[in-house]
Amino acid sequence: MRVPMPRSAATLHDVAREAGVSLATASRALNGSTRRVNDAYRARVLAAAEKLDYRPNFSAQAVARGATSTVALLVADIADPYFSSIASGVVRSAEAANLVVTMAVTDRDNDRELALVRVIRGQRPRVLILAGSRFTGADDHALEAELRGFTESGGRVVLISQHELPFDTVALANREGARALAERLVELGYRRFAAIAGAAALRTSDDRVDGFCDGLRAAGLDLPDDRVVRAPFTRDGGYEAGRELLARGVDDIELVFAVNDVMAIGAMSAFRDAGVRLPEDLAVAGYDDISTARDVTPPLTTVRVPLVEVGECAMRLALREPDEGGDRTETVASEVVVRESTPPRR
Amino acid sequence: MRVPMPRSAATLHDVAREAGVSLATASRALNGSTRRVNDAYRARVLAAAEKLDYRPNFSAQAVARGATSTVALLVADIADPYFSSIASGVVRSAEAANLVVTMAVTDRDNDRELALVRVIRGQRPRVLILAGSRFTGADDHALEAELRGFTESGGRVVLISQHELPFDTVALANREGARALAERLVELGYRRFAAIAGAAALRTSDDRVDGFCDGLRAAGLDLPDDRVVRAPFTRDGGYEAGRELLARGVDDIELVFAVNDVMAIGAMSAFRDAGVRLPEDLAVAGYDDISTARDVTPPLTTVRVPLVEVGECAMRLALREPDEGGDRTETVASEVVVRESTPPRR
DNA sequence: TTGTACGCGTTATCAC
DNA sequence: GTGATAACGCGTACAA
Repeated sequence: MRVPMPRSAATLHDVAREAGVSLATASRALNGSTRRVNDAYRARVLAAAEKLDYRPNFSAQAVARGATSTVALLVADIADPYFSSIASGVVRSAEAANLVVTMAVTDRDNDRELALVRVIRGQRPRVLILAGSRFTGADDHALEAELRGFTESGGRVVLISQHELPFDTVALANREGARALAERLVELGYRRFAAIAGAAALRTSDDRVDGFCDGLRAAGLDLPDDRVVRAPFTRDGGYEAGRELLARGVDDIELVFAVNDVMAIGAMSAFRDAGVRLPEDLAVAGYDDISTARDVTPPLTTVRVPLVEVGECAMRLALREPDEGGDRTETVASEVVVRESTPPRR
Repeated sequence: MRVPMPRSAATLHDVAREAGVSLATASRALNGSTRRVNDAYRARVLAAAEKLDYRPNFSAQAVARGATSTVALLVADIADPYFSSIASGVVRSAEAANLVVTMAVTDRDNDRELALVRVIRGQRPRVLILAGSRFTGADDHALEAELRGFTESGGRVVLISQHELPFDTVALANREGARALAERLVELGYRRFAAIAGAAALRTSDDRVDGFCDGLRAAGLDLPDDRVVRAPFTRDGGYEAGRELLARGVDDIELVFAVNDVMAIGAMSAFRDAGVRLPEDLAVAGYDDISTARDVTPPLTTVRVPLVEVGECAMRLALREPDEGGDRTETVASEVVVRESTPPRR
């Protein structure tokens, strides 16, 4: 008994020969769109494919068809629950549409992001999804040109949470959400606030801080500049900002608003490490409602952003026929979730 | 001034024509390995490519070269910090090696996993990484055959945390880690334990429970069967198991060991919701040391698994020349991390 | 319905 | 060094 030694994968050619039909017939039987092939032949081709363990070569199909079936996803940090939740939604939707998703990580570096987009264009993905907000006023021109080149050659671009670029985008209503949160906290009796924000000019961060201020202003309150601490948009950034806040003195602060949950949770750890009792000594609120928000102690008040749905929404936008009239922006609803980290005051 | 309307991307052909050289020369100048091309021509080609906004078509390159430069990553759930951390390491290493990583999600479904591997083979990835443990004794034959077919046609397979299949694997030393944890907890004065595990026959879960029992046995203690609650391998599974444990009564239990951190954290929430004080009334320990383990209250005692490194290690294994003598398994070190969730007893 | 032949964008093997 | 030209694996007019 001879053991077959298929040092390289079977091709459509092999299948056709094995089945005794032409290449074209084999192609139609296996991957053809309109099923116009004799059942007898069809069966023989399928049997041959099975026997030879044939798998269509996606690259070759892409070349022949002139189009791939991949969607490229660009995130700042896949280990961050914010992005991994979005990725989860993207992957789920993509797989449902028989699309493969490729992933790249910017590490929150604009130059790196641009370089990645340049390279990714070589993949010729059907759609390119950029998650994670960028800096306002940065040299977006280069990125925009690159993305424009991509769409002009038939690709679809979807931005998540960065409506400053002229492409389809899934917007997060950051300003409105933060405003609603502030109003709710005022209702609960809070009057004196501090905030933990990301780097200045980081769009998402700015929007959330601004929205929060809007809400306070509506109640005749405000958030002094020296009550806003800036730090990296990460858990460790939040921890660091928490310590900074403590150093500045928090005696007259009732509540700290962090512009995202990972920072809020980092800050909570800093507070706890310093012996601050939560929420008795200090209340904390975040933004995003990542899944661990309810597992910290006290459970974190936040603004719920349906992150998985955001990813799904991005795919939906990408798969829909492009409108004639320019770019569309789909805004996902957010909702204030009050938990024990912000108990009613007095 | 006429506005160019490049309805489709520029090809190497276009570049060659624009530069006034042959296709071959253009190819060599742009993507050739051995640089044996006149500098003058080279410059003209590069200029033409720049002008035409040319990007090499990866699919076409793959067909011509007979090999892609992608690595396929299969995870159970990308939103789970365990997997997203591993993914982070994989992506980082892959990008350093100029490889694109594609991602697929099994949702912890063996059939789905098999189906995905079948499809993924069509991508002809250079390497296929399977993360997430499977069930022992399951019909691994089909999967093994599929993976075997992949390696036989030149692909590399790396398994993470599932050494039951004959391929290169990154092992986690689960048994040893859990044993060390148990020993440490006994040192701290704990004597009566319960455990929260995943489904029976789930390899990682079993190994960790077994290892934990080993550690207890070494001290003359044991973990009765009725003290082991099984639930889905997720945060909600942990919450559910926590409630189940409470329903069974925890009066004579001092410490609950959950086989992973997400379950431990879910259980902690269940305990807290039921008014159980942690760690005064009950101590808890987990496994993995995901980043939120230090942010819950009390901070969670656990076994540190360098997840990002695990991903990097998988890539390293995949990129290294295959040994003659069969499969290699690289075991990553783990380390017990004692935090406040398990204070010294008495 | 089936087969032939060409094209997809790129690399690689030759001669020159 | 450079340029035709044949691959690579597949889809698809077109003709049969």
